[in-house]
Amino acid sequence: MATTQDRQLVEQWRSIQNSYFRTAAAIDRALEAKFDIGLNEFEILDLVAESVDSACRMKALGERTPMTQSAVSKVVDRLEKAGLVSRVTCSDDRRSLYLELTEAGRALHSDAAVEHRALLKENLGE
Amino acid sequence: MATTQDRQLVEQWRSIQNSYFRTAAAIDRALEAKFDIGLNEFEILDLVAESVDSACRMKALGERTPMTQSAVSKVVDRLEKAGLVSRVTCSDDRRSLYLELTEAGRALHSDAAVEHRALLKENLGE
DNA sequence: TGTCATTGAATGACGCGTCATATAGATTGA
DNA sequence: TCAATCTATATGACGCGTCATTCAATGACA
Repeated sequence: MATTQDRQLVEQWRSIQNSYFRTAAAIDRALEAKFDIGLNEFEILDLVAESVDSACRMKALGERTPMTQSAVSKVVDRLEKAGLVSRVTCSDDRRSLYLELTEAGRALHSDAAVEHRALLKENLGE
Repeated sequence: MATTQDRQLVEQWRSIQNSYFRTAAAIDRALEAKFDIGLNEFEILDLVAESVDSACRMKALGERTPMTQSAVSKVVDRLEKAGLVSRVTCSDDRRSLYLELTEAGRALHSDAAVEHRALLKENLGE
């Protein structure tokens, strides 16, 4: 039985989907075109950039993002290959790694962030 | 320069992401476990189920979903392979196809829809 | 200290979505 | 009516995320 509430839920859900997909696609294309990195790469860069302490972070990153641990690992692979980030082993727990932005990483991030915020504004803040 | 508005935008965006991912993952797992279809399969099934007219629909479907045309095509492949849907060529335009639920498709949809709505309610309607 | 369980991260196989194309049918206009 | 163009769908190569597993380091407890 399709209740009115059901229909409202489905509507709400589709609206979230559209909002999410449209925005994500827009940002992804723009970042890809201008900076040659995808949305997930940027999001990790953004998280690293906003971390102040140099605590062991790979793990922490996974908690701040809906990405899987293995997804994070692969995104970081790409970022590292692109020379934007480097993995540094933790001295107090040698299983752990923390991430540092390279010069290039910091530079790219600050440019890309402008683009990112602008597109968020455009897509979310109507 | 990270303005307050920027931070708010990023917060809003992360909140949308979480809402979307958490909900999508929950529904996907549940449908996969109980009905052996993924979320996108269900969404197409749902769209087909809610179409009343028998207009040529493959095309129309693509307009109601953030999925790509080719994604829709492949989702329909799987649905068809699973015997839940069948492609029927349009008599008035033989490039077009419309979709029909099979008996199995209709049955599965009505069960799965209950689950789907329940999970939406649980995840969206707090 | 030695064993056993646990934890942080990496890896390979796999599925799915995307992009660029292909194909077949429709439409337009001379 | 015949090209040229456009439109609806399908397909193959490819990239990325996920799952399950692996590996190394740590912790717990006897």
